[in-house]
Amino acid sequence: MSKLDNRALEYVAKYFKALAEPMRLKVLNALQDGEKNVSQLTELSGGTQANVSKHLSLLAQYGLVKRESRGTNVYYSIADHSVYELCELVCGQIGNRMVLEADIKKIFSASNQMSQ
Amino acid sequence: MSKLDNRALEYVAKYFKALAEPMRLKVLNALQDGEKNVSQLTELSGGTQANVSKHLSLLAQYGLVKRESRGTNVYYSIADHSVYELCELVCGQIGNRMVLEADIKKIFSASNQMSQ
DNA sequence: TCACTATATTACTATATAGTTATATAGTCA
DNA sequence: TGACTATATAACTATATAGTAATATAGTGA
Repeated sequence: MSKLDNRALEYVAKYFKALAEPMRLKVLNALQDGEKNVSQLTELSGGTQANVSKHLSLLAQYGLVKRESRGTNVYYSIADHSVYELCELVCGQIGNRMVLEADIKKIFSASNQMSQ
Repeated sequence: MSKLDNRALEYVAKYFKALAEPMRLKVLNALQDGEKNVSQLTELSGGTQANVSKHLSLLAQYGLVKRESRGTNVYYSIADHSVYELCELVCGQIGNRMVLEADIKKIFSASNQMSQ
């Protein structure tokens, strides 16, 4: 990490930003067991078609998912499975904190503060 | 990841969001070799004192750094070193792409599109 | 061709936040 | 105490983007 110049740093930040939306995580989560089309992802995520499509577009643009149209459907799949390693790491940290702090409400109130 | 409910998903997203700013990555990077006070971090990051302080506050609130005041100084240090694993993973992916796509400009133009 | 379905895009609103400037707070030392 | 230094905070502006509603685009099959 210490060898990263400003440009690379911005790139890394943007990569994290792509993962910084619950809806996109939901979509990536839904893609864990294989490709899905937009309708399926819309239903699985509980979002609207337009919104899911926009998130997919962003994920594809950023190289996190692959896009393949077949007939009238468009199938998306994970481009780089190491994205799940990232999530595992983060989930591990969150899990640790839940145990260590022994006060889950405190964690979530802190996270709420952050979002406001 | 598949076991995460919406609340946890939001929490994970916010964790990634904390890492989604170049200036915060710079600060975390500067903390890799040990604690630093705000003045040092301000100089190392090239930001303003107020801005760095704000980012530190956010990182501390989110549990990524620890805060300890000593005299008139406040020293910050990394709370959870696994944050660097995350960065390594992301940097690895970026490195891979640079090699695979063999067109770095393309990568950065894509990343610029994303930011607008 | 037309009707139908799936997906993408546009225009918009509302919200979050990065950065700045000025100021407040708090510790130290004379 | 007052002067000085370090850090935090408040108020503000500018920008980015999530979500929505409406519409456009494109493939399919009659």
